[in-house]
Amino acid sequence: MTALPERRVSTGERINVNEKPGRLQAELEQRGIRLTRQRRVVLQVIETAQRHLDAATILRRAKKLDPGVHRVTVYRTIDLLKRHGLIDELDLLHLRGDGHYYESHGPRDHIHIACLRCGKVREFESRLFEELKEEIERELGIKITITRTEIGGYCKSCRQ
Amino acid sequence: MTALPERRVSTGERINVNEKPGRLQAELEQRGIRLTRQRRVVLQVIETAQRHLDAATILRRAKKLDPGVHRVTVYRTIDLLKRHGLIDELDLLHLRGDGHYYESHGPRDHIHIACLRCGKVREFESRLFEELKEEIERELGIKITITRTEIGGYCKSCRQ
DNA sequence: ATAGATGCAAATATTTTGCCGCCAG
DNA sequence: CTGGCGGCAAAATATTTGCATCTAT
Repeated sequence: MTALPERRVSTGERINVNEKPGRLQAELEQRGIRLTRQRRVVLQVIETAQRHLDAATILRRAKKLDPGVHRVTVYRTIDLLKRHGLIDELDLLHLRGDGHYYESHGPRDHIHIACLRCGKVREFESRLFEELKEEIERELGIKITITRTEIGGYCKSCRQ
Repeated sequence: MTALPERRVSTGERINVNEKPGRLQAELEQRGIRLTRQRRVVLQVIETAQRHLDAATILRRAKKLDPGVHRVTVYRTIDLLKRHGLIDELDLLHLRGDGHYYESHGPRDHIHIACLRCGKVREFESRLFEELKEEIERELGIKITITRTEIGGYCKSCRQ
């Protein structure tokens, strides 16, 4: 039989288990990318977030730390991090609008599960998901580099 | 042990296996929703598409069938279909920009797998994915109603 | 007849670009 | 010093809304 699936469930807001502080900054440094005052601030905001942030929220928080951070710089930094595979982009099924949400890409893939009523987003890791990815690589002859899984439904409290 | 996984792979452009012609229209009729000339055209475009269409493409094709269809009507019809769970909304990992893509929601969930280089999108069904959903429902006590899984990687030909 | 749809124009939301002066390395 | 970066304004893209008019049922 299959071994017991490894699971980790985070309830409510995003729990930032994967983050060593300064990880994003270290990654960029290592790649020889220039670290400006503004970039450090944006990285810090993303790393310390307890939930998934959109660009506007990242900007607001960054400005609180350093009023000189410009909206365009936030977008450009997000783009930089995406290009380097250091953050993931989510839509959370457009529950909160048409924008995008970001989270620093931890060591393991996870699935996002949102309640369509209360909007709570939970994260879930599963051995089955890893097996599914392996199956896809095998069957389609593809090398997977990104995954984005968003699931919507109604949580226990919202069905009562 | 588990039975052999059922699989269906569609290569290249979207293969429209699930569609009985007029299914969307029949579904709306059954729900007592008014069927206007414009709506019929938009429904037909979505149903007969061989690939995932964005709003602009739906509009272009609808206008070819009936020049009187307005962009706003396309958006409103998409919204209607989404609210009734008759179509799914995808981003295809933003490979083609920040817009959304639509496909009529067939009887079974499937996974979208896009090549990050050539942009080809394939669809994949798997028993493992069904098991994963069951696991999530069991573990998180949630009733799943929507899923969106988008996977990116490099296909065989693009790695050569 | 009438609730609900459409068309149009304008608003909104989100993200991107061109250009120029500035600063991290 | 200098090439990449940030600020600013403006453009581009994508979608939504208010309102008057029309139409499917």
